Amino acid sequence: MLELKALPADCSRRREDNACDRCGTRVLSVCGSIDEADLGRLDSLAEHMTFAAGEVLIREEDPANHVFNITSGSVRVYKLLADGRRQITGFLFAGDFLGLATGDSYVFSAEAIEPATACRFRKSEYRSLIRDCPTLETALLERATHELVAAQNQMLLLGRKTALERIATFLLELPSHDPARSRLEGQVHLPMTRSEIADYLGLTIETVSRILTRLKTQGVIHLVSLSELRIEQPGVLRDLAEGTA
Amino acid sequence: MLELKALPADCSRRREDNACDRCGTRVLSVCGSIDEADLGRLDSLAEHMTFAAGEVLIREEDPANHVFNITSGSVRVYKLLADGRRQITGFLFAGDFLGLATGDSYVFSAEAIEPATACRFRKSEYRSLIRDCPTLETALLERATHELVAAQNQMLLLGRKTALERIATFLLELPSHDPARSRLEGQVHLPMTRSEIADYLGLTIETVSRILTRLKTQGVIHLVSLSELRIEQPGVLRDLAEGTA
DNA sequence: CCGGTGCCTTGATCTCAATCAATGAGCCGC
DNA sequence: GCGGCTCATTGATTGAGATCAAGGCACCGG
Repeated sequence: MLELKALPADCSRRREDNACDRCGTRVLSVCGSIDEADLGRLDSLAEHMTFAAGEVLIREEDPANHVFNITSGSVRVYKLLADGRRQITGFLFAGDFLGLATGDSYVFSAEAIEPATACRFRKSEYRSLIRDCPTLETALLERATHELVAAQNQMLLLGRKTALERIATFLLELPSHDPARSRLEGQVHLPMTRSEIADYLGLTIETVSRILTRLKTQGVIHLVSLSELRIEQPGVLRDLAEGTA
Repeated sequence: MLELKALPADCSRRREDNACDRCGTRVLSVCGSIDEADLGRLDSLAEHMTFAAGEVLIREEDPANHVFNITSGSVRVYKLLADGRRQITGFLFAGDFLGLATGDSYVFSAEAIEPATACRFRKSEYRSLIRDCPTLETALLERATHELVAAQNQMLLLGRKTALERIATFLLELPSHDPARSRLEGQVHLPMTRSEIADYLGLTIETVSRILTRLKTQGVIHLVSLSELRIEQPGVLRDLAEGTA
């Protein structure tokens, strides 16, 4: 808050002279909906943070005091059962918003899966920003709607698709969520481990591994490295994803 | 829009003299966030509809021209795979909002599972109402957030819980979504068939039936009728739901 | 009263993915 | 260069829930 109050004294600097103005991910995120005039305020509220792989952004049951905008890297969002079973509910990349919660506490956890950066905002302050900036609320509702659609697709996947269909669906959808990654013609980057893929798709490590090998053997995909693969036959993969094959 | 402009001429009638004002479900729904002064406008935009069991509110891939507020009865929301496999993504009851979509078309279907009523709004008109009524947008965002949390819980259920845990979770959560149903101490009303429960929980009819029988045999629940059951041992059911048992 | 239909229950068997168990491959610090 | 990690792959076996199959029960129209 102190930095915030110090700002007006600093108004000699040019309007563009704040991080939000220069932020390359702004166009990808809800921040893109904010009036240029309000960017200074946004910037003054933002706390720029960097996270090493494995570091925690949000811990389930902690008081929900912040919201985040991911600016680089990737993040896993997940829930746990008492005995340690994990369901990853989503992967987040540059431009994604994180932190919507219903009650006073978070009901999920979030951790970096590779080095990541994010802007953190105090929820109370962000809320007042929303109040003054209706386009931001509209953008948030749009995001939430998008996520809801994605969640419904994931429920269909988890409830009704076979292991093969799940992997195929995953491989096809991943690139579209990761805008930062240069999408070289069918090349897919997997920043997450097999274990994370498994926990996202409701499978085990072994099944994920087996099915990737099967797809490789059949020439549908090519494993460039553990974390990099090329889709050789997108059509076949699409058919597999929908169970049409 | 014409009806809208016609309203002022009609101001001789008392303010309360519209269906929205008298609507008992308003307090449950997003309509509760609308200023009393705007209720007349809301009412003029609303198309009151009734649906018989099985009737369609929304068909996947149809142009997304409307949004709905459920005012009574219950509704299933679902997605299908090409070969007919169905995943029910949610059950809706009085007060629930329906119709948020990302693109120009719906990406899910919705049907009444018992006689139901709903208010339907043209999306374009509803959007302009939102523009003039920021509290409505806030309420929608809150709803969407709630649904997102519910969706994450359902992903955990579908991806990682056993059949027994799924059923236990379902039985505990159902009453809280169905506010219209008088919640007689642990009594749960099941407006949906076994097949719908199965498609919601990612199971088969047979498994649902078997597990309900098992819970009945163990004295955890009592089946008053096919669509009415009493939870005899809520504590046991809670443990089962979390896998703590 | 009776046959038909739809939904539910129960039993027998099967199967897909989980589990258990090695082994292999890459990476790091020393 | 070499143990000692972590993570991925591959194989053998098991098991939870799906599938297949056979009634049971309630409701409805004639």
